[in-house]
Amino acid sequence: MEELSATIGISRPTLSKFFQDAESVRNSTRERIEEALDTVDYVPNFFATKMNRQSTRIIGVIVPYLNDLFFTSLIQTIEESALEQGYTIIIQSAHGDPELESRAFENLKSMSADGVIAAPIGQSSSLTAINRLKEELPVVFVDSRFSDNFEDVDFVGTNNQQSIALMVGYLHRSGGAPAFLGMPRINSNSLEREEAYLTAAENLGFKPEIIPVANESPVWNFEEFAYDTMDDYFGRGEYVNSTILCANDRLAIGVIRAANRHHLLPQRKGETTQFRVAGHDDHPLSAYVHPALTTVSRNTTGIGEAAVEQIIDQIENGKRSGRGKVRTFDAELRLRESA
Amino acid sequence: MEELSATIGISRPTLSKFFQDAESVRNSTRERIEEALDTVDYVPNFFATKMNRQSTRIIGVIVPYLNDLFFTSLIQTIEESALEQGYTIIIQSAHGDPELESRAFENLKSMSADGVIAAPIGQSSSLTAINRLKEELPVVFVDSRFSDNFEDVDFVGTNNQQSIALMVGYLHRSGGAPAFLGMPRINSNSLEREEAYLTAAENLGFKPEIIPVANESPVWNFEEFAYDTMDDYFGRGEYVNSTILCANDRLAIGVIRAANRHHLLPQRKGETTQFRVAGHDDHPLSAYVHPALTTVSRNTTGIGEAAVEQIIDQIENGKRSGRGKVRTFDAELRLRESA
DNA sequence: ACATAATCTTTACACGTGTAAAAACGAGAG
DNA sequence: CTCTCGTTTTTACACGTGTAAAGATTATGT
Repeated sequence: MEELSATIGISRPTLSKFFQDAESVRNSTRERIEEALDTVDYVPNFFATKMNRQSTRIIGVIVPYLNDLFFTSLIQTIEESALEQGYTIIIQSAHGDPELESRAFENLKSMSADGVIAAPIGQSSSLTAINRLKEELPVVFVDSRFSDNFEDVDFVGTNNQQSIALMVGYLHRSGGAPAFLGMPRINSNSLEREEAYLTAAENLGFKPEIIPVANESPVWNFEEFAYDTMDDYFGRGEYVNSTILCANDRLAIGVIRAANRHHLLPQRKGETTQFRVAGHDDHPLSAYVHPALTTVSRNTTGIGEAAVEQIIDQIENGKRSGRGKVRTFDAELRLRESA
Repeated sequence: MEELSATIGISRPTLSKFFQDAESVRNSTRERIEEALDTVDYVPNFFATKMNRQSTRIIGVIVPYLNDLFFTSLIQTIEESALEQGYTIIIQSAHGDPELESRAFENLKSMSADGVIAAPIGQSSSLTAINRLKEELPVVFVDSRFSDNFEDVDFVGTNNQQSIALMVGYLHRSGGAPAFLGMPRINSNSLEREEAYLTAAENLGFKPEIIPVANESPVWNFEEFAYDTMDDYFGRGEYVNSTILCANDRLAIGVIRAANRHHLLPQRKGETTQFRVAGHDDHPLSAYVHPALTTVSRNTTGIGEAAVEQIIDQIENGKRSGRGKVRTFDAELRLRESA
């Protein structure tokens, strides 16, 4: 930068000002700088610029897993919104490991990120790390949150009560009350959706039926888990005439696979069967399985944008004390073929 | 760090040494430091550590899109390998936009990354940016590469000749010569696989048939593209008795959807139809569509690890001049139900 | 206890940029 | 032409850590 300013014939501080806000220098000067930049291809050192600054304009994004299209779409909208506001995002994946999640938090702290948007894994092992972090910098939970202990942290996610009630209502009036297939205890959504299902059953006056699953250690391969579980049941003739509501689409895709193997689903036009499946999330591929999955779509865009909004609000206006702000987004029915 | 060293009662340089290599300080000293770290929760500033260093031990990873499970699995293995070797990775997604891809390269340069592993979009607009970058720091292309101009850059990817020949061979001997559905011109794989198909057809002595597609601007929504294309053909009674080999699984998933809509696929056990589909890549969900997709599995793990190996080799041993090293990995048949 | 090697301390400078304060400069108004 | 105000330059210090050199201290082997 020293050299560059010399060759242009201006001072380094002026050039520095230019890079922070091109409008802040005189027109004639700006033109000279831009002209020079065409020839030399110089970019300010990222680290050096963040060094001596109160704000790095970096937002950390932590997801439990990258191999899930929901998280990747979320990241995408987060990145777009953040970019618009002049923030850079740093993506950290925990690879499903609470240990790595803690490290991700440490990393972001060491980069003096202005704030962190995190979709927590939700296991106690990383709880202390998050607890420490949230005291030092703004944190917003997205998609899922810890059930307790974190009521002072902002949260943005899906209105599971609404989305599940919507789906249960539809299933109930269109063909029969659904049973519920949950996911292995991984995060708060799992629990919330189960509870929402129970509430909906009570409101509609049917007897809820939660499908018992092996309570294994958390499994991120939802499709396989659901396939194995239901293949087992179907093989014993159980649930073969049921309507099954799954806690998410990836489970539903596994269930459909198992159901196809046992010929429980309508195979040709006009044919109907009693067995039905519904999902939750509107996974990008759920329209492409056969039969196409009936599900509810979460407002990924809304969630991502709101998360950015919240974190920037905290960054720029300081963190309010007391209870965190909770914003949930309603889901919409996507009626397709499976139910 | 100054304060911390003072409270521990050692000098700052010693503490600095500890953080770079805990083994490099005396045992007794190390214990004192570790003891102190339990209480104060200090992490060295990431930027400051990278500032005055010849090597940042950062590897940049650029992907065209995050919303694709192939890229996310690739990132995952890359991150794991890199971590093992003590490198940090910075993920940059181009969101399918050559403009953003160029910016990603600039970002990584400004972070003085030691090297970059890139899955290029492959459009000319970002060509100049890459050309500039590759002169300044080590670059390895992964998954796809530019057809020309970049023969001096290392490449790690799939052996498309082998994988396509393998699949075409199987399809040819098991039921009939396949037609080929390519993807909208997006990267080199598209072209290479088409060529491999033509070669295989010649070797086996059948007349190749490439399904004409609307040559739209690049489309990343492969499923939709394939569905629309084939739904159209099937509606007109074309290709309804064919075997279709798709350039990737996501296309195949779209084709299966269209085929199901037109009842071209075996619906129940024992039933057979002439129509068959095969894919390429072994997408995580390809075992869950119905019928389960016959495909070839790319060695994602091998590719990711090799890419890291190559970039680290360049970083540590300097870049060799002349032609870049090309490493391709063979694929394996995954016979399922669709063909 | 001695020599020697390993480790540590001290001191000083470096990395590339942001930023504050004061002085110098430029353009436009009267 | 002079005054004024906005812009730029100069100068100096700051950010938090790496690192080199020289000297002081501590461990290791005999």
